[in-house]
Amino acid sequence: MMDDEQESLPTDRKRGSGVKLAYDILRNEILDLVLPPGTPIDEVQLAERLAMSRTPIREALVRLAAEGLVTTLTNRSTIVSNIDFQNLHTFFDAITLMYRVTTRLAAEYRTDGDLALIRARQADYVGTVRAEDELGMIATNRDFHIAIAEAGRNPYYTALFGRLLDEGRRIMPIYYASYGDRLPESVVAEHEAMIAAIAAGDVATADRLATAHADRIVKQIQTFIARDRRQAIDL
Amino acid sequence: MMDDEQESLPTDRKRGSGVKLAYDILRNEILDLVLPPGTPIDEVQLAERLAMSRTPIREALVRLAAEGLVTTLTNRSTIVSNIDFQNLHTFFDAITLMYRVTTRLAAEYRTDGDLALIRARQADYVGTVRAEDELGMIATNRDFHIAIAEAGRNPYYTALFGRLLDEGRRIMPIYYASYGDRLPESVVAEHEAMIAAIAAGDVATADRLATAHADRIVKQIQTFIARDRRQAIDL
DNA sequence: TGCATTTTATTTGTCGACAAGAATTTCAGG
DNA sequence: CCTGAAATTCTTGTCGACAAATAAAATGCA
Repeated sequence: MMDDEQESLPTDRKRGSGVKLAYDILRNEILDLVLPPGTPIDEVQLAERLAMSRTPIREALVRLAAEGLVTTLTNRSTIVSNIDFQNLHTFFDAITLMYRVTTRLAAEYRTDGDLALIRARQADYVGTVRAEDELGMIATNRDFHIAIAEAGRNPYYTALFGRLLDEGRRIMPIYYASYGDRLPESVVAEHEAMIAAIAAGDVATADRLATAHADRIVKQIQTFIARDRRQAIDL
Repeated sequence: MMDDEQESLPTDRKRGSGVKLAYDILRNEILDLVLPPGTPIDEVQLAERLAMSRTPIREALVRLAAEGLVTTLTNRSTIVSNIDFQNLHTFFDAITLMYRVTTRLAAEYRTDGDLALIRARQADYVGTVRAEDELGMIATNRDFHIAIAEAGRNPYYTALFGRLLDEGRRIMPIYYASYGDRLPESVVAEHEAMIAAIAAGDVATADRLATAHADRIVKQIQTFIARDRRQAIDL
């Protein structure tokens, strides 16, 4: 079913590229909800779709499982991991903390090169906002905050933050829907303020802005979830 | 070379146990420094040592690579990841933060069952301290703090904390050596104080104790590293 | 003898195949 | 028509083998 897509499958791949290809494709399809949570992943089907053996697909699945994006049921199918809406607050708690510490550290350790990269990422974000490209916004927003995190130079925070932002990609569609498909121009201004604080090396202000930024996003999502739940009950 | 070890290799394994076996063995050997950083890992050698095919070993290596314990050089050997002594402060920064947030959350959300488990882990830790079992101390200390983290009920923090404590297992031998092989009885008292704060639900005290706990460990390691570095220069 | 190049050898990445375990279907009995 | 057991299909976990890429050794040349 629905196998008439043109993947532009390059019949001859370089030696070590198989796993990366499978990993990237699967990862993007999971994060963009092309593969919704709970979807079973058939190895042989994927193998013939990507025109490769089951081995590299298996390796990609192991990596995705290590990141928590898929869940491996032993001797049974591996499925796309579910979003735990019950314990979503733990996600909000963690991502808020990462917003804070990465922005703080960026204000402390950023170089001029870091600043240039952050500003470039912000420009990309503004571009996608202007174009009203929702998926692009999510991606460029992620890149913006990862650029800040890398300026902070703590790979542990950067890695966790990256995974949390990726996990957020599966929730963000809800977030943007909560604006009624109107895109948040205020985020652009908040980003600009964060850049200014980082450039000035003002750790306290950077922390405060990051906290507010995270709080606003979290509250927005939470209100939508509450609204959605009530609708479900009202039925 | 040195292949005359008795591993008690069970000639017949259950179906899905191969990867887990290889993963656990490799992981422990890496964390206990039986395989020092930089050691190349030969897949075929490991395969015949564990009496299995290369496939499950490969899968275990991918998992370890995802955790950062091994580094895969494409088309070349995968080696045990190096400890980056240059940027060790990022490790200290992150683990201090995790000490704090997990202990805070435990004070907030712990149940009576969590408390019982934490106290049991502390008893285990005391036992290894009394026995002067260094490797046991490191393991039971890890379990103690992970029990606290799980009482805090944030899987993101628990996962990162676990990985940081594991990474610490490769640095802790330095830490204990800095006492001149005398074991720190004071840690036991600090643990008891943390348990009391968690039991009382006193978030502020829990935070303060965790911070002090982390700071003391970090400072101890840092002084030893500085001393060691000076020795190297003095030669 | 020292350096560059070819040849050999080692190790990884990928493949197809086979068997074990689980899910599904078939079939018998009530 | 329904229920439960046996058989079948399907999917995964593991294996041995082969080819590409790299490292090591050998050879030729100055």
